[in-house]
Amino acid sequence: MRQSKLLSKTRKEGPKDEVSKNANLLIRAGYLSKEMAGVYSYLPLGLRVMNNIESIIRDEMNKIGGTEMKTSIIQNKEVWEKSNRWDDSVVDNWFKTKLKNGGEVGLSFTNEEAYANILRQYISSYKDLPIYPYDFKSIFRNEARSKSGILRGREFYWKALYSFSKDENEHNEFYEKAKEAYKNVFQRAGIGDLTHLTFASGGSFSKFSHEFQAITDAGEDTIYIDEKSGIVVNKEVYTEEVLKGLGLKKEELVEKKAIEVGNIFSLGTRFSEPFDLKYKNEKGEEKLVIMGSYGIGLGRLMGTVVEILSDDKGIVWPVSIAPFKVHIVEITSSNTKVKETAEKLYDTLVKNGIEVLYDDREARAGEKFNDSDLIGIPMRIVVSDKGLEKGEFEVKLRKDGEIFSLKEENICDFINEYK
RNA sequence: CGGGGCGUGGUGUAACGGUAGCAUCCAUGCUUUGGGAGCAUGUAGUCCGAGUUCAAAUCUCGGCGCCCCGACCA
Repeated sequence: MRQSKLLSKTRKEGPKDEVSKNANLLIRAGYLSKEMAGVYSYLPLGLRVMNNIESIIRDEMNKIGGTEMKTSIIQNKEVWEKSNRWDDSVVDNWFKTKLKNGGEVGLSFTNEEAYANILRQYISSYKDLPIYPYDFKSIFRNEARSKSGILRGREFYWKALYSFSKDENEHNEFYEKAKEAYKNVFQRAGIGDLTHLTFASGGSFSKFSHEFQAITDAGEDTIYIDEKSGIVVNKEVYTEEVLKGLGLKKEELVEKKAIEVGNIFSLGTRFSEPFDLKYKNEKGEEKLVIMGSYGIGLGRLMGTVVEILSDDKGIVWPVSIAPFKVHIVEITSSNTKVKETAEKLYDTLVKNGIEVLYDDREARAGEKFNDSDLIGIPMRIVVSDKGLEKGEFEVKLRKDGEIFSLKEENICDFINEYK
């Protein structure tokens, strides 16, 4: 991609209406455009990061047997009345609207009802189970107060998977697999070392749910870590009884702020009951399906990575989700050879399947370097008079500033080996 | 939803009730060209609506919007 055609522009100063680091940097670097409080549009750079995150999650969900589909955003009132979650006194952050003919509809704020309702048509025998449908979709929540940039928006993009199992054992087996898949997602997204499986409140059908909490001061949640055992509990279940049950001692716990980047929980028959979601077992007996729910907010994950991995110059993307792997920065020169060389390098990288952003703009070196640092692409290759004289390309890593001088014939291998 | 702060060119900021200024961005020209260059010229602004006043960016009231703390987060 040529930077001149990217539809993106950096700013010297952050927007005054954003305090959070994630939104501030993402807007300044040209990833996002703010629509209103809690509502953001994703510019080409931002979309590329989201797509990369989506690919990682899709891969991990497919590995544990997930089957991707897409549920509608517009939701039927009658369906939600079955589970008693339509009324505003029960769920106060609905976005609701009216049809021309007078009917009332809501915009999805979660997916349990949609899935339970659909699956009822497709589950009738034990042979139909277990099944693990999921989707990526936009979710709408009419938050009284959106905050922290893209960490808590009124519209956000998430992945939600629901498990439909024959019994508790089958459910628990999958639940454990989902934990591993989630760990893989956060590891691959670059925040694995700081993200902890955390005990959290489980609602009415299980003692606990599990959250994946990424440690950062920008977090809204408070968690307590037992460094010996690796057990982590959310403040919401930080009680004498729970600590005792988990074998934890209060004085050994460390308090941290963290962002909830994922949440998995057992639903039992909370939804299969009202939707009459049953199957016949081998003996012909009718049984209720056991459900589980597994969510990840993609925008929140993106924002969390920015909060954790940025430095004073800008964003530092991990290779796995960076919008591009390589940033070619051509230092504008009167020597036409520089442009020719940069163009040729760009073609070579594109032909080799390397995701590359080429700064082909006419601008001064300082401006281009600063933009490059701000945007945060993992590898930068500078093409300039200076480099031409040496017959080598200068490759600089965004992460630690390490510099390599490489001959043209070695450059693709070097890039491909960098993870 | 309770509390606090704030709305001025695209962006960031000034202006005692009395000529809306600076920087940046953008456009044009010349000079520059490895860490946000210099000079010149130009375009562009007081959130909306009432009120007070000879006069309102400034004071009053209402509305809308934004940020932060708290509550909430299925």
